[in-house]
Amino acid sequence: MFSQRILTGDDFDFQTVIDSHGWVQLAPFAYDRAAQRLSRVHQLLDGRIIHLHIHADGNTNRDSFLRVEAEGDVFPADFPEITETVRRIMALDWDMTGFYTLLRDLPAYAWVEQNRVGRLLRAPTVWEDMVKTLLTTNTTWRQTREMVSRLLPLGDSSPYGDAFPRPEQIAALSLEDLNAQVRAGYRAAYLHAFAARIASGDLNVEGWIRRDIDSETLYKQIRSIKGFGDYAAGSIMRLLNHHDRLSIDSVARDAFMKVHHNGEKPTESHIRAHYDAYGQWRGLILWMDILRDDYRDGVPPES
DNA sequence: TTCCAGGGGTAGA
DNA sequence: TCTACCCATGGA
Repeated sequence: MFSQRILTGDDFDFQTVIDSHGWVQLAPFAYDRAAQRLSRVHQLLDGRIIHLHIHADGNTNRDSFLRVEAEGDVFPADFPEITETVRRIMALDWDMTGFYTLLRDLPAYAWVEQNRVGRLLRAPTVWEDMVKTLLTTNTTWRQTREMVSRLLPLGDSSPYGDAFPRPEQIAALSLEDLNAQVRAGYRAAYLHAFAARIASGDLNVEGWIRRDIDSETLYKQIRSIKGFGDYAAGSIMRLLNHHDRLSIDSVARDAFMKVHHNGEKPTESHIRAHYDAYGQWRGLILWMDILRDDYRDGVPPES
């Protein structure tokens, strides 16, 4: 059994990352809330499938740690890859300083830094984050979970479960077979075309993890992919640690209505105008308005 | 039956 | 840039 400790910064909190959005509910993630343990059927770059487990591992003074365990054929040579994967899943490399500094002038958001909220749970690959985001569009969260679950048998299987399918595995299917399996409706064509572009080498989304891409260029590239409109592109930007775009969906509209608009339905231009003042952090501030109720009275979220 | 969900593409103005 | 209309799917 692989077991390793990873040092986190003092502004990191395991549970708030878990509860940062719905990804924890999507396969191949699984979360044991009682044990506070995040698990994942994970495929290494060379194709081996392991079972990853991540949980908080206590604090010493200011430092806190994650404990990472892995079942399967894991060797010391795999440690760097696994560590890098965990750092990406937990957004450990995000620098939250600028965000928290901005919020210190906004008392209504004091709860954010107090609870060390802001980092977002991510899949190990941009590909997986984008597929899941595509499957949130114009559908219910329940159906998103079901579509993602039906996607998994298209990936490689293992004793621990199925790994998330790779682009070439999706692209190799006919559109008919893909949709018969996933029942993604009209989204299946977008998914298939997206997978095919990656598999052919036409598109390299994993390169977007690099921080040196300017937001404007990145946004245009995401928006150029069919199926990814303003909402989806804004969500992907957020997961890539670019927060100068808003992702406005029914959840965001509902939160804005309650928090800033006296319970009245806002127009999109109202929403955009409100968050303009927050510049490069506007997208994450909007997300905080969605999470706000979870941290009322300092009680951690239930689901 | 109609509406709508963590919307988006397209044609036509 | 803005608007109507269409798009599978499944629950309410």
